[in-house]
Amino acid sequence: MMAKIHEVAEAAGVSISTVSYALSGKRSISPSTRDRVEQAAARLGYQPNAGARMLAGRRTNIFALTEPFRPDTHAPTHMSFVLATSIAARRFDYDILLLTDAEASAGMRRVSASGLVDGILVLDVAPRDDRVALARSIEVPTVFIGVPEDAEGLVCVDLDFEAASALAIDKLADAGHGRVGFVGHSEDAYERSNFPRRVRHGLEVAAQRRGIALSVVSPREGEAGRGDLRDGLRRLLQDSDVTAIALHCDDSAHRLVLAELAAARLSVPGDVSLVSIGSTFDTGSLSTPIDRIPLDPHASCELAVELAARLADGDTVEAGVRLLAPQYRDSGSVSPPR
Amino acid sequence: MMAKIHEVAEAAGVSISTVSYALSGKRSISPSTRDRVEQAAARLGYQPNAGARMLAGRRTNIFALTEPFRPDTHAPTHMSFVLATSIAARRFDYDILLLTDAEASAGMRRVSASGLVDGILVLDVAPRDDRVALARSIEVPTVFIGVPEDAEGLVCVDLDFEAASALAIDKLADAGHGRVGFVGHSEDAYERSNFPRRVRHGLEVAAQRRGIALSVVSPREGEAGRGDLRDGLRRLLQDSDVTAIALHCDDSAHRLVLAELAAARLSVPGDVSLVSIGSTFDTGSLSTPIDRIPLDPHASCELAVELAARLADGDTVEAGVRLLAPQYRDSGSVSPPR
DNA sequence: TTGAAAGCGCTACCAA
DNA sequence: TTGGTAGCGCTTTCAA
Repeated sequence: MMAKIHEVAEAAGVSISTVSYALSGKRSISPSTRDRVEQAAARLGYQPNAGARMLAGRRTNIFALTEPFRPDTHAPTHMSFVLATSIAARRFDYDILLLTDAEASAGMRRVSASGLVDGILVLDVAPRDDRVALARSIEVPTVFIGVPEDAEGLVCVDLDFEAASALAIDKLADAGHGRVGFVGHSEDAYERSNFPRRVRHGLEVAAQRRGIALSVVSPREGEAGRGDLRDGLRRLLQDSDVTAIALHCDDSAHRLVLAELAAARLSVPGDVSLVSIGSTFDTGSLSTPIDRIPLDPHASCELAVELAARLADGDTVEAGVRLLAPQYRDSGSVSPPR
Repeated sequence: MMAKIHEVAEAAGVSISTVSYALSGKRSISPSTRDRVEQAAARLGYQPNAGARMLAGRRTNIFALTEPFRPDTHAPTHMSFVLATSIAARRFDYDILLLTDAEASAGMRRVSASGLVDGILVLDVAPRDDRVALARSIEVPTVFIGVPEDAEGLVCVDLDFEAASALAIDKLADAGHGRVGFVGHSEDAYERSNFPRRVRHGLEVAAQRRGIALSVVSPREGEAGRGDLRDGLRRLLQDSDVTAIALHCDDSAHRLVLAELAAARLSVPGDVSLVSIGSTFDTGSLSTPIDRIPLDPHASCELAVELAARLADGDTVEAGVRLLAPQYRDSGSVSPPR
């Protein structure tokens, strides 16, 4: 361990530049030489020194991942994104440096100026995000996973939430539903975050287009929200007389909806059809499986990392928002209204 | 931006070694010189190049944080630990490199051999953890946040779960309770993880010492567990006739217990006293506040980072398990049995 | 209190 | 297809 390129060269009976090229593949090497080098490297447990590599190669093979800590962050969703990013990064031979909390912004400038990273990935994007201005001011390529209000000149990747909503409405409308409920986020969340708005807006537009009456439930956050949700659900089913419900909420709210429907002796999809929009957990393995148009961290993060890698390579990548096409996953929770 | 030490030296009218020393403080510099250097550095936005620094200084100012991804990981708890580690690391001027999933183990060897990090922090430690053997085989100092079965020669930090359990039992025994229930993890979790066992064992030992009858509920994982929990709770209250319950479970199980007690028209602490052990969320702000002996990520991570920093500095740190003393937080959920 | 200069271990250019 | 070697930008030893 901690062998140096010099020792590998000696062991293989070649020069150090040959070792470097043989291992990086940046120029053609005769098979026999490459073999000897690879064997020697493996035998010595050779791993190029990271610092030397950064200095000489002008690339660090590290991406920063900035994730501000917000009290309302949904931990499981967040973790899925971090994990997906990290796995995607490794596939491109990058490591992930974590920039959390206060460092989410300040750290961007720091790691950019010190040349610690080849690119920055921005998670948990807020409508008005400090990191937008920062991204414009630094030299390190930056990719947003999420879309801020002002995305001018930025490279962004996200699910096409509006299309996802339209897909949900179309599915329900095609099945014959005319009155649809929507269990969404809190009013606060609509102020604060970005994508809930896009879901709701997409739903409204599509409902109008399909001539569907949409009734919205926005439960408060925290404990109180559970009561709001129960009340809202009754209102949907009794007053608004909906025959289908679209959901954009966390797993516990999904469970609560299922529990309330069961308590009211309503079957899915017999009495009520259900579609979940933008969920990051598997609604297909709930006690009652629910159709979904998932928010797939894997897809977004894979694309974001690929773009960052291309930018780090010096390739030109067109600025702009890349919206990923939504996919419908059927679990049999939608049928015609009775 | 991206100014080099050479330019700072020129701007300040000194040599580059003086700039290096003035900024690092590693040798005494006349105040006037230091001022000029600092001003020049600030004006140019100078940030030492990370790669050059690693190469010349033989230290990277990076710690790796290994976190295997397990399907049963409790995301909010996990996030708290990652965040706490990251904040603590910055206080010691270290960045965090993330090693997730498959890389949690393989990455340790990689970053160690390449000299990418000065130390490794191990999260989410399993009783038989691959990373134990790895830690012994590599040269980079490693600190475990959690305690594996065989901790021989390792540096570990964790809450003293057994003492936490004893504290809970003592509190309840002192209040006069003789029959105590315990809502814990699934049997699977007791096989798989480490600290649940220590909580349960501590509880059993302390209960015996204080002459308390302990009745344990181990709900299954997932959906089914919620039914188990409800059944177990009824059993505790009716058959075992307990007057107090200790909890070691996630927030949703806490909520479920409170809901069931409310449904049974049992008041806290009037009819039933409650203590939560090893929780990482604030049980004091539940609908009914619950006394707790928390698992404080901040405390563990701060100590772990400090130890790692000392090891990275070449200081000798005695191997062994550091158990942090538990703290009792009163929210008024314990009173004498009626 | 300050400066000069020798590396740190690679990558990549220039030669052969 | 291969080798020699000039840096990359800093830290730190040795001298002054």
